[in-house]
Amino acid sequence: MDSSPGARLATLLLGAFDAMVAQVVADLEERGHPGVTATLEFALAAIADGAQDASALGRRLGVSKQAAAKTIATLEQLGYVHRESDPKDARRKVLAVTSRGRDMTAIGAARFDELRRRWSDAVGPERVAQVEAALAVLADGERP
Amino acid sequence: MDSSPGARLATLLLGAFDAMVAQVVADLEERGHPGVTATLEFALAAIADGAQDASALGRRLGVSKQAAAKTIATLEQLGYVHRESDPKDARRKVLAVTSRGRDMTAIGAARFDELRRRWSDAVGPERVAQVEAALAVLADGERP
DNA sequence: CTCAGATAGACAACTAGGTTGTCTGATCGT
DNA sequence: ACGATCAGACAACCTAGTTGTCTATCTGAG
Repeated sequence: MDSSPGARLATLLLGAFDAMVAQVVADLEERGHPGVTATLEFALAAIADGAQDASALGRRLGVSKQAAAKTIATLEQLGYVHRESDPKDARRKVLAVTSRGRDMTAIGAARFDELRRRWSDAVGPERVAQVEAALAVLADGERP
Repeated sequence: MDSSPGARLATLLLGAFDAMVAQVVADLEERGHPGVTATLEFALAAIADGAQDASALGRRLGVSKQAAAKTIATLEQLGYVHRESDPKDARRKVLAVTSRGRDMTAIGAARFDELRRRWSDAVGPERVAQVEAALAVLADGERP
């Protein structure tokens, strides 16, 4: 028995996240994107969404720019992003998502959305909205 | 804009988990338990809850017994558990939570429960039950 | 116009938390 | 009584992050 309801809630949150990610990663692997991890998928989505260099990506993901640079190096090796020098700022390397990268993020987003939709079918759409609102409160983590 | 509602849900789940854990870890640090991570707290709770050796702990936490053994080594170094040979089975090293360990799990559980209670006050107790039930469905991850 | 300070990125060393594989020794079931 | 299973130790490795240091470049206030 996991006697603390609070700890049980935390376990549930992590379990739900892990279940979603595991299924998305498995689907990506089946559809021609082996070796993609949740970190890589989220990073690529952030790049596609406007994080155009390593520093910006680090800020967006809440990690150091060095960590972001490592993730970018992996994404580049796997052919998901392309880096080129910014003619307007010699310090920057501007990131561009490749067509293979767009394929990967499209599959990832579609699978995440499908999981959410199936879950919505199971628990009811009104519950989904309630859960998401309640989770936002919890994630906000207002300190005493 | 994080345009995929599914990915946004996953981010929300992880964000809620991280917010809870960060506050519990900060509280543990303030109350005389610096250096305690979420992994250590969850492992110690599982040991206290009956996972009496490394293999059992690994099974309980869903990790390899080698990973569990490393966590136990850290817990032992920090004075949270004590290992001794099982007179009935010479292969086993039986785990026992020390009094300092009991102090740590008590603080951790209290803080997790307090966070859940404050959240319950904010969103309403009936929502909490709905969210937990819905999360259990999601975490179950029924495959297509 | 200059120069101090902020910023982008590269490189290195380190940590946490996990993995797989191999090995020894102890126990259990048929 | 012996083969299969199980507990644990040890090693090598991986991912994803950290901090610190360094250089090059850009920017804004005097």
